[in-house]
Amino acid sequence: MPRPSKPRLSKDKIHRAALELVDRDQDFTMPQLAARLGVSPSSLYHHVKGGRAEIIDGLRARIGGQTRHLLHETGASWDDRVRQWARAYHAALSRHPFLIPVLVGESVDDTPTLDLYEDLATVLREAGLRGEDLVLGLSLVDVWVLGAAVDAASPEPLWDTDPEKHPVLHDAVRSVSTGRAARTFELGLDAVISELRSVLERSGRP
Amino acid sequence: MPRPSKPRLSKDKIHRAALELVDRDQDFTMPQLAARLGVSPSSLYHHVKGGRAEIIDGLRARIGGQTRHLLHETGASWDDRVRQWARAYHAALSRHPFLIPVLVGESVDDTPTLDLYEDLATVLREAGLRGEDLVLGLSLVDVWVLGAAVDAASPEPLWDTDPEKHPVLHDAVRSVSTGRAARTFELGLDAVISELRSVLERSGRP
DNA sequence: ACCTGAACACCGTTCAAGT
DNA sequence: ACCTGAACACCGTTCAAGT
Repeated sequence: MPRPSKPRLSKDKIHRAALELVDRDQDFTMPQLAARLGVSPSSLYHHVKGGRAEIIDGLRARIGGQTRHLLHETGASWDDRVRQWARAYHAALSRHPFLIPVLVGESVDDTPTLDLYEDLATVLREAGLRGEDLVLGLSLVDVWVLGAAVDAASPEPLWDTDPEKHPVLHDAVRSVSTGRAARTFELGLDAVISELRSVLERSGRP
Repeated sequence: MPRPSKPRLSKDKIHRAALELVDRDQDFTMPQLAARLGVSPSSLYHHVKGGRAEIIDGLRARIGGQTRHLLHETGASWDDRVRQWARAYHAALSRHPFLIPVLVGESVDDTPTLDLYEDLATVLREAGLRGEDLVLGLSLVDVWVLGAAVDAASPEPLWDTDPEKHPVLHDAVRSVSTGRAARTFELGLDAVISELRSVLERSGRP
């Protein structure tokens, strides 16, 4: 087949198809992606020269962009703004839970996600955190949101227990309710906010 | 080459070689593993019939076993015991930081790791947590330890910032010191313990 | 510019054949 | 029982060839 008069592919189409595959299969491969787009695998490289790695970067950027779209900064208190930030990011990640394992372990360098972290850094700075405390605050919120997202993407039950060998754990697993991951996220978010508050107090601000 | 008089391979050798590869390359493949053991890829399947997935399971079990080996339960208070548990698991995971992305997203069913979580469940139960609160407590500690381990495995700097576009974030990144991940872990651990304490108080125990 | 098919160097896994 | 080589169905990526 020759070159079509209108391009069949675009970055946006590629990203959307990749997300659909991740949502369905927990992962995507280049041939699968090409098949879904009715195109040959090599065609993909005309639109995304960095290949698979660049596509993953694009997906991360999409999540970052969606998160910022959810963020309507009101004049609320710093802790409410941190809560909003964490919930928005968590919500955006939760729409594609299987994406998190794919994203994990790579350094962030796309503009939307960096913009997102700039937002958080600004809130924490306005709250009064500086220097190393600011970095620790960022890390604290970041680790919690990403950790909770990985947790949300994990299969339930988390633990495959035998009542004989692990009675206490087994009993706990039995009383798991729907929304466990969501409630864990909220509980930990409370914990993180409290800790930020005590860091602020320690550094001498109310 | 025929069958040797003494087996060249064993589960233990395979696991150790796989860990070495993960430590060096952040991952392992069956051919790489075979080459390192001086053997053909197909040989591996005589010792580990579940293939790559079973090897990964074995690595998780090793970490679980090592963690329990670090745990010498003293008659300390529940919060000290939770701290010990989290630090031991964190330490075991930190010895092989690149292993975490490999482990993530699979349900736990090996005995050593289940034993480990049974330990934690027992401590939390003795502290007074029951039913759903116990599950939330387990999740809280679990998410934090694994999230912090992923964080520790991430490349520094976490964010590739341009001072023009992301001034606050850039400034924060500049003041990152060595041990950032370790200090984040400790700070979050404090937060988790405090939150567990307030859950206990809410449910009516001192 | 955009798509194709062929090619390359990889994967994980199976299996008959050897001892 | 334990190791081998060949084979299968996959990967991601490159590249000359087409329009």
